[in-house]
Amino acid sequence: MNYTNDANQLREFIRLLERKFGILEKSEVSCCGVTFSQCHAIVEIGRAKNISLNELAETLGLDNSTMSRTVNNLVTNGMAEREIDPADRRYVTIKLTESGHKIFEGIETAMNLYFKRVYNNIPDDKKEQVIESLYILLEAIGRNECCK
Amino acid sequence: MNYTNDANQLREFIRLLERKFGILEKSEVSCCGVTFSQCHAIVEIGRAKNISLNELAETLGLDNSTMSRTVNNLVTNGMAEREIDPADRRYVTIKLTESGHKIFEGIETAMNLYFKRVYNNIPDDKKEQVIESLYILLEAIGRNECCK
DNA sequence: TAAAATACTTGCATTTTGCAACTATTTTGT
DNA sequence: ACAAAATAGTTGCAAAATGCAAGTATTTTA
Repeated sequence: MNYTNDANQLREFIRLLERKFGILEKSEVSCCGVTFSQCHAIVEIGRAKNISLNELAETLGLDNSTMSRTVNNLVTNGMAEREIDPADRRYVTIKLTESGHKIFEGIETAMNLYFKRVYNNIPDDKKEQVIESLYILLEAIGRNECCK
Repeated sequence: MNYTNDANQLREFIRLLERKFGILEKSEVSCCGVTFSQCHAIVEIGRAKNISLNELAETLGLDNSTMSRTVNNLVTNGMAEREIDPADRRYVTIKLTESGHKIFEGIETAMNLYFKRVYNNIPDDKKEQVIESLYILLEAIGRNECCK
């Protein structure tokens, strides 16, 4: 087995995956009336129920300043609200408003439907293998990061 | 087997993958002295040897105008050159300069090394399965797109 | 209790992006 | 053959996304 070539194959497939999901994301955003970065933020806030700016920025891999502005847009557009954490007044707790939550649910529904479809397109006898493989891949990536 | 939950698992893993590669891309860009979009363009031009603006934009999923500007930046910085196709003067043939090619090779080397490492982190008896699974996944995604 | 650390925000500059309108060239339909 | 349609690319514009540096406010630490 030629390791280098298989590693290239890995790169190539991941490249294609990235491209597919780039396209998916674009269509996703356009259908929900929110911008790209707003969409990401809404999903993460919605998942966490409430989250600090710091954590949110960390999760999305963005600078705090960028994150702060995106949250600001959400707040301005009535999709999220900020609240100072009484336990530690440096922290801001961010959560979705009702309106924001509806958008969140819309995105979730669409995404879940999409992935359900993709999943069902995988042959039955390969479904488990694909899921397992993604997990293995994530592990392999993680192991790479920790010791570079 | 609960299909919906496994589909969610699929979504979750892909979400994590996307995040990992977002980070990878950021570090990649910062080390090569080119911007994000320039990096993408360089890689695609380098792979194709020469390519039309149209094709390049199509490949990267960008508007022609955006692509034109990015190419413009590359040309201005001496990394690429434009040439009108004599066979059909509407087309512009884009190729890397020597300087651009060096950057391309730098990116390729780094990326190949990265993926080789990741690949080698996959247990031997799972390597083949992971590659196959990615292919299956891509197929499943493709089958989804054609009929929505 | 002063200094350091932390969470967040704002000023600024840059990058990335797409739409619409434009030019230049080639293809098509009559 | 030639006017109309299609195609490839560019540019004006406006908006979104981003990070760094410098700021405020609060809490922790020494």
